[in-house]
Amino acid sequence: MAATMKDLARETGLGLATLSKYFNGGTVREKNRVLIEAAVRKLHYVPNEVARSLKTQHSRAIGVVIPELSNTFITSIISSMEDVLRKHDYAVIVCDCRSDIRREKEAVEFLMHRRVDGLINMATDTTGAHLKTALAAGIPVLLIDRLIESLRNKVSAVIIDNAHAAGQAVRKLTGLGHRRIGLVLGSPGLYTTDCRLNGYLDALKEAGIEPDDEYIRYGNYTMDGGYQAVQDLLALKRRPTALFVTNFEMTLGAMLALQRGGIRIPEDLSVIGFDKLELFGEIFPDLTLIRQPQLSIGREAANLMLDLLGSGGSFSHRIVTLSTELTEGSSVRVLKP
Amino acid sequence: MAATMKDLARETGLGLATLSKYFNGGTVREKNRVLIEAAVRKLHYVPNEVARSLKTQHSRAIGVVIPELSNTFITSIISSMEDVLRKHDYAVIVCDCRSDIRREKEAVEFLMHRRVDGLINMATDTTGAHLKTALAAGIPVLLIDRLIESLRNKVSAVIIDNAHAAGQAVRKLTGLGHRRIGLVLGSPGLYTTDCRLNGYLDALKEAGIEPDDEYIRYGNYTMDGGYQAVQDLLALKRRPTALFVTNFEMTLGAMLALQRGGIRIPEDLSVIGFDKLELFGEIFPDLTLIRQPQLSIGREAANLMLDLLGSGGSFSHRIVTLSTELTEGSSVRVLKP
DNA sequence: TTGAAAGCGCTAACAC
DNA sequence: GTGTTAGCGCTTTCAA
Repeated sequence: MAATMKDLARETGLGLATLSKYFNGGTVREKNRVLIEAAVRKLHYVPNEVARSLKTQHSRAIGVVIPELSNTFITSIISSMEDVLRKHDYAVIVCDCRSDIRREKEAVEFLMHRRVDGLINMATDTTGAHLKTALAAGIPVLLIDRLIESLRNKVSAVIIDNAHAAGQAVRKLTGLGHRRIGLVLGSPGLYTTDCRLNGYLDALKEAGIEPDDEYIRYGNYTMDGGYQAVQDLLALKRRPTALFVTNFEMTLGAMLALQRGGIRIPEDLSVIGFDKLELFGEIFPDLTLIRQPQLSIGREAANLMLDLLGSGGSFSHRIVTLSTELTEGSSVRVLKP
Repeated sequence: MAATMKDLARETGLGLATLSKYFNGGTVREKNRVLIEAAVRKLHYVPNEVARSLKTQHSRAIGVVIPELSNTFITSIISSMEDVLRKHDYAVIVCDCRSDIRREKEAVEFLMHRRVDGLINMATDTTGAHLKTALAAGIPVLLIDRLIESLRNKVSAVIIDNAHAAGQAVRKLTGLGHRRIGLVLGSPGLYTTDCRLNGYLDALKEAGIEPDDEYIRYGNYTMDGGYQAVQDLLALKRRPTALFVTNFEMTLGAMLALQRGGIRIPEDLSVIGFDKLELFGEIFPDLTLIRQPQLSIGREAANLMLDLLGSGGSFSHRIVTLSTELTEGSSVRVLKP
């Protein structure tokens, strides 16, 4: 059906090696170049990456396994990652495992069958058991957003300094005199949830504040969860005077709940949200935020992967920790007693 | 490095044909089955899909080209699509073209090099020029969400009845006596935008209402855009008495703007939103909505693709139109003069 | 049921 | 700079 290099060889009278060289950026006599290009057009030749992969033992495909696709934090990472990988001619095969450990393992197996050259994973299984085959095969494995401690020197990772991020926010609030600080976290047990909680607790301790479980809520990283968590916090007899919400979707939900409850910001409550300032531009123009460098996470991950891939199998793993930024807005203020 | 079938053959003393048959579900003598399975475990054999693809001329990969990844409508479609495709052992290669025509074409070329068996596209280029190579190669092409009229009998498609959807909403409102109905659309020129506008206009005409351009706004399908559009509508000297917003993100933005503006729903304004009821569950419990069957779109698309793939090249294209649903809430009411 | 052998489309020695 | 050739790891006739 489709034309092959053999067809080109027949058409041009050249040998396969010449053609191969041409397609791989080698030098070819000018008149042959013209000849080849004419033949390519005439026969609608399209190089066959599958054959190339078999021969070179590189699929030029990267497997990406994520817990879900309907989360803006994840999709913006994937998007920027895919962008740089595709520029380097790597295909990105995305597998959404719906935060299901079994599916996650299946996804890894599936990708290994396809001989992906590398694996990027935002892990659901905190034990890392699902990565065994990939590790055994010797391909570079790169974790994003969530570290798996037991795999520290076997994989690379691109993460943010979660404890520091939470600390930044909470210190900002304690610095303004707040002592009852509500915290809305993701799901219990997740790496980022735990780290952010620790950052919160540390910052409270620094300020000599006894943590109160009532003020620590889990919103599952969803808008609905954030809304609910804030509703609950508002229902407390001793409401918090400040609030820190730890992802974008929950911040949205929280803002809705606060608006709904007629809470004035920052008069009644100081608020620090999370991520995606650009979307808030018009809507909450002055929200104080902790921002993760989402695009950088994707780019870093992609570049790190390309690096590992380029090192010819002799890669040494790296953990890249990106720092977050506190964007000052006007949604926090000094606690008036 | 990795074990091959040859290694298995040596280990078991069997021929390649026997092994191949075993792996492809053929019948093998019981004692050979045991032998093979032992060898597989011993050598950590993993089938090589790349080699299989080269031989069978099927990559078992589907290319998916979308305008952006950070849109919940798109990701929920992809997610359900990927789910069924992977169950059938198809890999999904996602290419985000950022609503850029050039990138879209590049993505198609890229996927053709990888010899994807089929192409699923939420098109940015309304001319369909980017699909030429895929069409020429004879692989099934499936459009989702957006039709390209000039390609009607060359491709399949899974879309929703956009005009009907908008009509449903607007007729609901006119039926309650509303005559000044605000409409928040996506970006001008998009297939869905145009169709929904037509549905709106038709429904107005039916009700004998002269459309007024002031009430027709473009919110770019983003939360921010929806927020801005509603701000503008509220600023009109003759405000609309009802509002129809045509996607999820814009509905969110709209609700924020309305809440912010102190607009009571439905007392001051009747509102019909779009999509994702589940997320609104807690937050806007009673919003009247037009809902697209997002999961079905993904599933239908995947199944239709599998069908086309299974037909051995002799496929006939189909346009599947799914219908939307009007979910009654309490955000609309009879217009009190 | 099983084995031998050819070949999918490409790359990379190697020889010219 | 170019041509010849031998595989990459599988599937699939064809014979046994």
